[in-house]
Amino acid sequence: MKKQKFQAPTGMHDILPSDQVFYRKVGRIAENLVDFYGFEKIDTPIVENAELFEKGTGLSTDVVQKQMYSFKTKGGDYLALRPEFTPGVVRAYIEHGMMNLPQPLKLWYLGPLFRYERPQAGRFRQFHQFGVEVIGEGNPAIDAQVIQIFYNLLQELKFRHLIVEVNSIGDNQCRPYYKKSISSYFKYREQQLCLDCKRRLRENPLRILDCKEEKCQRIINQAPQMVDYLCDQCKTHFKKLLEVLDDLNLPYHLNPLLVRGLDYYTKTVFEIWDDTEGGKALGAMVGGGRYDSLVKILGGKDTSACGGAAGLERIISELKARGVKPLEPQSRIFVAQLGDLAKRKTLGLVENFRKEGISIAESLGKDSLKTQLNRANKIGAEYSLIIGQKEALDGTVIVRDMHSGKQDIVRMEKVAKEMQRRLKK
RNA sequence: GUGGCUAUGGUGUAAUGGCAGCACAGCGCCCUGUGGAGGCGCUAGAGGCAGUUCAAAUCUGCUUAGCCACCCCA
Repeated sequence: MKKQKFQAPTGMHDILPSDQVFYRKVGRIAENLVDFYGFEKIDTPIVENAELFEKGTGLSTDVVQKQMYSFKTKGGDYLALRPEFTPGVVRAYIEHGMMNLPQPLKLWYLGPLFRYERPQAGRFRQFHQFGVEVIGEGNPAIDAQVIQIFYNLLQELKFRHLIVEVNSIGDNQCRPYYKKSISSYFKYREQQLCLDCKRRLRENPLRILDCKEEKCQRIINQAPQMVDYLCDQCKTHFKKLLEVLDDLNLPYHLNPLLVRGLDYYTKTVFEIWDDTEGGKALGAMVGGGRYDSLVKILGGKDTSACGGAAGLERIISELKARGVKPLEPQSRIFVAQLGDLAKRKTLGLVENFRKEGISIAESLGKDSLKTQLNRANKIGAEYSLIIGQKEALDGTVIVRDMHSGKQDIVRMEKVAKEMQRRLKK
């Protein structure tokens, strides 16, 4: 009888210590940015009422129809693992009466999401997003700031081939006209479309626009464009957004074919991706847009809002492809001990260092000095403190410079201060 | 949901039906209180289930998982 081997579920991964450094690096930069721009953090449950996404994200979207982990609880509640953040954040906004706080409300989040789909490059069943939502403000300057935040994030991560694509997909006033127009345009040419697009024509004609098939491309290029159908309000909004982006010197590309897969987007939509071989295959690292009707759809007042989210796994996979290796936080000092008395003294010494704010590594389980110094060497410590039987009795410590091999004897109570002095040099 | 490729110690790999080998990592020793080199040793492996065969890591089937692509998306 062979022992059963457990493994992580399909498309879900352990994030091992060697990968944590990447998540922490991205997370740290993201956190500094949102702090600067005055965003406040929100955490929402990983599980929500499934109807929240059916109504919010949209019943017709693939994310809800095909990719949502939904289930009934013992009590009969119909719940779902969140496939995206926005509906949960908006739910919290409404539930806690945040419309009574000074508007707009600027919120950010970072956490896991779940989508049931076949895993491949940059796509997992459990993945992580960092995102922001600005609720209660319709000014296009907000859209620009949201884009700017993600652009800055990727800039600080040293991405140098970023493509920011923006488009406007109109609102409930003007989009229906455009939809109608484009439907009849494609219907007239249905025979020339690929199989998928024939299906899209019935389900969501807008999605034909980002088909990659060459024969479809030719037809798409001649298709009517949303820009020409925008109502005055949407047109003005879009124009102002582009003006602000120009003022910010934020390089962007107009992509009239950019449409997104979630139902609630209105007006502005954007994506950011890395213009490299692997970056294209991976898809967008960041996506987002304006969703002026979502708050109302979910039972709140008519409220404008705008947001975006970055996929951590995609960003990290790009960082790795470029050979970036964040430095792991490491101790510059190692303490080695010999014998029981020394071991006891060592524990106290470690505490002294903690109070001085100096990180210190030890290897209390090991006995041979050789092994311990070996370890000190492996972790790249600059100094080793050695406490043996003799030193423990004398109340002293041997300070060994790991580069020169030079050793000094220092009083135990003074060693923390002494090391602080040496590390500053 | 559909298709292609893949599966050997912890990691990376070798062996074209005939003794599963190497490197790295880990642990120990050479060296009882002084690291980086070296030597020696130890630990640890065929995703799973069937089949073909005297003999299977190797061939076949199924299954599972991973990767990649489609769909869709971060």
